[in-house]
Amino acid sequence: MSENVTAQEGVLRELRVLIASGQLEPGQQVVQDSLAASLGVSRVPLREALKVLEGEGQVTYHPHRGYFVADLSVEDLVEVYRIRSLLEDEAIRVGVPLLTDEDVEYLEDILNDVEAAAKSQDVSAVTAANRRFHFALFEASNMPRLVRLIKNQWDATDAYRGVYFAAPANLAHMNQEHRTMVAALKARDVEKSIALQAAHRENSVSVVSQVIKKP
Amino acid sequence: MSENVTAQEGVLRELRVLIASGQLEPGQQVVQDSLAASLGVSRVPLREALKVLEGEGQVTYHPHRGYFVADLSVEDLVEVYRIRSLLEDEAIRVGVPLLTDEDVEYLEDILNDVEAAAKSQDVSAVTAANRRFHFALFEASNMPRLVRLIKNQWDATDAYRGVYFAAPANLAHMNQEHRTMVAALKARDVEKSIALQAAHRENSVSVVSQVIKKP
DNA sequence: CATATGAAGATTGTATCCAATCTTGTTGGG
DNA sequence: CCCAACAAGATTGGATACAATCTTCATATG
Repeated sequence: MSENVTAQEGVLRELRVLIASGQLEPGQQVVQDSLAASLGVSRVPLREALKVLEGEGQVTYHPHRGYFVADLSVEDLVEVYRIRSLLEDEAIRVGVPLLTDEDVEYLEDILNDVEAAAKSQDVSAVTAANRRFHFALFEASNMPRLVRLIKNQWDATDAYRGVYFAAPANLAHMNQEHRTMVAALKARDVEKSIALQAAHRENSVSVVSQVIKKP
Repeated sequence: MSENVTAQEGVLRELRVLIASGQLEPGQQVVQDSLAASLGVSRVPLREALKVLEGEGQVTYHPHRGYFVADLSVEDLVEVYRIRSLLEDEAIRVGVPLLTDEDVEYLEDILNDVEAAAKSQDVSAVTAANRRFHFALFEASNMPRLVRLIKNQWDATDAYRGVYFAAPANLAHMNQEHRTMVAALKARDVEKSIALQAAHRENSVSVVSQVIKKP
């Protein structure tokens, strides 16, 4: 098991979950005293973790007023996805030609995980495995800084993604897209891979934007 | 004058200067006790500022061992500039068609500052004004998240830029490029603007990579 | 009634203190 | 001579305490 070397490391992980799961709602203030208490640490490591999240755009900070869970406007959302497309296209463009046969096998293994999780209706497992799949692909680029930036963009919309994978129709569609993408990867077809990744993003955009417009 | 609302805000600014100016050298450990003392604050705000810089890649962090000023390899450098080109191209592509005549005038005003600073051999003023020029252009895109990412990439290489503007020949060349770029902006010529920005980056790459290879 | 004033409470910002961990140098044995 | 074990010092990690600032709400004032 991945043990935490420091408290702030664990706090950071827990905060991500709280935000992504909506237990900390967008727009809500992060009250340090109570949150630190509920996490069983003091405010010092909590504040350092919040600084990290601020840098990723997951929370905003106002001096002397505190941290607030990021509340994206539709314009923000559009911008995040535009940036994602720039970065992901590049990762794929660089990465696909570098894929070894073992890499492709590994990607297929992950897809099996995704589909197993889908079959057992485990939404959070689907989300996690789906993420592993796409990032395994991005990492083929051997550009760690680029991958980190992509990760930040994904995280920025995590709080909104919510219910996409709950609908079985969406799941089936996604599985089919993934299989098509692996075929493109096997053929080392860069342009088709980019196009399929773009389609995947489009799904995500439409879901998240609906969530944002609701309240 | 821009007063600091919090100590950590000022600490962050000072740290950036220390790193960009090389007073904190790449690879060197940041000893919190002595640095905090020399900045006249306690370790708490210093550590929060360091977390921000870690997120920007300006320093690295190893649990229980501390923070170290980032020491870029040539591969890192190439990656940073590749990311820069992705992001800057997009900012220009979006921004140039949105430029108003007033925006262009403003850009020309900044160029006058650059040239005035160049004439009086004030290297740090040239650096600052040059940065203002390019970011005024990027900001025309109305994509604040994109601009922030570009800013991070610039900062990542600040510690290495060092002496570029010290050579009068480089200065003259840069001024000419800037004027050519303004002409392209006036014509709202997106592709030419992108090409000229790319040329500007190339200069920067070659300078910085020499600095990295030296020691 | 609207608005200004101010005090009490809540919350954040920072300094200080101690514990936990790492680094360095020494010593001992092989 | 080399390397392992260990102790002393240095450095970071985190808890607590208090100061600074903001928010809220009651009260007064025009």
